[in-house]
Amino acid sequence: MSNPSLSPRKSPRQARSQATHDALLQAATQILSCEGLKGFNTNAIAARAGTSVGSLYQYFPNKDALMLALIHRQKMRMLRDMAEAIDAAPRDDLDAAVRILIRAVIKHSREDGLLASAIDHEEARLPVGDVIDAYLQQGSDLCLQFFRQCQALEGADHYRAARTVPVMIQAIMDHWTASAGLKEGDADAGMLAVAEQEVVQAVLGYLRHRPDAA
Amino acid sequence: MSNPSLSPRKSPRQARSQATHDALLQAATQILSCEGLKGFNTNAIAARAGTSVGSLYQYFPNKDALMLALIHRQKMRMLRDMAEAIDAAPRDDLDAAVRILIRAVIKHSREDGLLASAIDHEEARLPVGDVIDAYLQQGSDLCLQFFRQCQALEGADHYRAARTVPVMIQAIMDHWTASAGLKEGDADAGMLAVAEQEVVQAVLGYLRHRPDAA
Amino acid sequence: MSNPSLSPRKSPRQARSQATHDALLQAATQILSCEGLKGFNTNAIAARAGTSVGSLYQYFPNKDALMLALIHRQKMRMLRDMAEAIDAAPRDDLDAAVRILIRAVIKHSREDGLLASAIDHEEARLPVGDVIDAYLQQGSDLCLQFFRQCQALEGADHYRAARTVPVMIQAIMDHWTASAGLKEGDADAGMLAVAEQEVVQAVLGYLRHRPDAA
Amino acid sequence: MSNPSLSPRKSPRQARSQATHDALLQAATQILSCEGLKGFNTNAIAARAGTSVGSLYQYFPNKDALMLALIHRQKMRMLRDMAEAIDAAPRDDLDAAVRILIRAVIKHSREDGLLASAIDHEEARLPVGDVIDAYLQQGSDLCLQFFRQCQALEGADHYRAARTVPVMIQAIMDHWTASAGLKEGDADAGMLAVAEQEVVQAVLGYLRHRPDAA
DNA sequence: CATGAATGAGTGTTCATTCAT
DNA sequence: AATGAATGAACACTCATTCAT
Repeated sequence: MSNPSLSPRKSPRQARSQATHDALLQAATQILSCEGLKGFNTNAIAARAGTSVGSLYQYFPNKDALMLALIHRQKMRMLRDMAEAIDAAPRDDLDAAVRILIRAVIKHSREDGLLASAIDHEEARLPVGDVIDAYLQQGSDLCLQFFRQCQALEGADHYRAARTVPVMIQAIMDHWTASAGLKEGDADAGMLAVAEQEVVQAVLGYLRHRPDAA
Repeated sequence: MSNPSLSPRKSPRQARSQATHDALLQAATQILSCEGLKGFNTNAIAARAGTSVGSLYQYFPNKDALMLALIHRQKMRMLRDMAEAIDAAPRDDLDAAVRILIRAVIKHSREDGLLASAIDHEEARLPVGDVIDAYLQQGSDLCLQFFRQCQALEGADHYRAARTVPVMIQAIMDHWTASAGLKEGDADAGMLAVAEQEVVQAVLGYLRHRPDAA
Repeated sequence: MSNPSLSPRKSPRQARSQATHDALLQAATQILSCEGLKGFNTNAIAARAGTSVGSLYQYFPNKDALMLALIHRQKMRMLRDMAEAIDAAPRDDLDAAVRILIRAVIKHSREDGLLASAIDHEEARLPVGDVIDAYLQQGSDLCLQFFRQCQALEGADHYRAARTVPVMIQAIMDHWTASAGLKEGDADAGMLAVAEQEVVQAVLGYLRHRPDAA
Repeated sequence: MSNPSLSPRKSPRQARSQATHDALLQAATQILSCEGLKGFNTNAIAARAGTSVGSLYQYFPNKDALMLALIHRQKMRMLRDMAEAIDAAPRDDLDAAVRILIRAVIKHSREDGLLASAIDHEEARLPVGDVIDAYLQQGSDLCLQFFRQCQALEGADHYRAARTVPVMIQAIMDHWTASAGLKEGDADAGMLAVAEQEVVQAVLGYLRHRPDAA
């Protein structure tokens, strides 16, 4: 699965190289956000990054590799922010802790739906299921750590919860923030508060729920 | 928003026409499932549907209109299946009722992730936010009806719950069924049972959870 | 040159047939006037004529044949109007006679430039130079008759004049009426008067001019 | 009217670019001459120019822009040749001066009718009436200058004459050279002499004619 | 005869990728 | 290394023509 043609062409050592590399990824992200996959073409990306197509192909062997690098960057940022939030979360207040976690996730959520859905789709299309799984596993591990330090989930299945909870957070946030985006008259802030409240309710409900009698 | 260039070109009255129309939508769905947006081109769709490009353009004014018709069909099927499930659900057993609802959703869930993510992305890209909102509202209305007949949600905010619950169901199902898809050795059946259990726990937990002291 | 594939497919005897035939030619003329050669396609023509493409192909073996029929009709109308004007023209007042001739030409001039230029171009493109020449000859013959009855051109070369004069009339009218069309604020009537005056001056000047000393 | 989608995409600075640009315009002109608007397609043009379609679209944003550039080039050449002829024309011999002017016009006349009529039609179809008017005005200005230096037109309306005369020249030349083209057996030279003679007669007649009594 | 759905070659345009400079 | 002109396969869409009904 680790197709060699999808790995970055060179590891940029010099600052100048690194800058171009970053500019390309940022430009790609911006275009994906504004225009979606339809506007995502190498010429446009290079132009927006202030370089040339030729340079783009110095850093990425092809378009898919660029896409993957972009996905990687997004995932890494997400994991980093999650880890920071978990570090910063209070040990004794699950409600507050969940809220902090949520605020970390929100930065990467479908606040801009074109980017998120594009990444989703490309993840599914490209032959990199195992890489994506690894990100998922890292998120799940972070979540486990979170549960442990909050003493949540006394009797429950940690493994499952560590998968289900991030998914819930992401999905509910996506839904409510997308709604916020549509009705621009509404105070986004108000909608965000609702979103947060719903997520807290869902997560805490899930964690604390004991099935009826089963 | 009701852009005329996106509405179907002619409403097929005769059986033959209807058949071609359906074949095109089905072919489009298949291609999206197998190859994603990258393989989604009008020539391929027509070929797979067993017709010609010309015919495709007799039924749809352009590619986006075809995409929209496809989205419409998926949404409608989903709503129809949800409605049927709600009708069939027992009135006095929330747990069982939720399971029936879930099994309706599962048919349309990310059992095939390329199709679902493609639809997500195109929904976001096309200028049809209001149409999508209408589908969402119908789903939400169905959900409200479900709560009412199960006497769930005594004191909670019906409006919010009717939005959040379908999102939760969909997302959790997507995640666990996608995992099932990846590790094909695993018994899909087992994974589905896990998925179902997780969703039940999440939904019931969300509905029954009373915030700590607030 | 009289390519059989360009001659009309059947001579419509019945009234109904004749009506459809005419409707098609009229629709074709209208489309050529409004949209030029770019909008000139068989489907659009049939639709505007209120019939089906199938019927169009009953009357004309192909698109070029339709175009030729259209050209033929325009030429015939022009010749008929010229002949009528010449009949009606006074025998003893060249100036007045020329004005009457002009008013006949004007009905077919580039008052609508898209039609005229389209016909020009198709005349040149299609392998029907001899047919076009025949029309030209008929126009020229009419012109000769005109000169004879007005006793213009005592000593001049009748043959040449009968060619040159219609061309002059057509071209000058086209130019000034096109100008009128552009500046819509101007009274078209005023511009038409200018056009007429210019043509009279040109024609009479040409007819009466005796080269310096050669 | 200065529709940005019709203006050239980049102004070629380097010699290589300029060469390609010119080759494209020349190829387009040739195709228009040989096959008319029907054969005027971007792939054929690029092929004949010895480049690729992609390159064509680097220089022209679309087909219409290429057409316009071609029109522009033809008009400019015509104006340049007219200006040169006027400079070279004798000041004291109107007959000779007119002949020189004619020989300038002849190079651009309907020596090849498909090109000329195609340009006519596209001028009328494209939304560039004001640009075309500007060319017309420049031609008219040149003509005025011609009249002035030849002391023609003592009492007449300069403005009108400066419009009518070029039109007459062009039209009469077109007619007679087209005739020459058709009957290829005839000595073209002979026909050209006739054409020239007719134009001289028409122009001088027009300029010198004094209406009967008005 | 009339209809209009069906066909598919053809056309305008884009864009990933290469390579001479 | 960086550039951006060049390439041409691929794609969206059109339209002349046919033919089953």
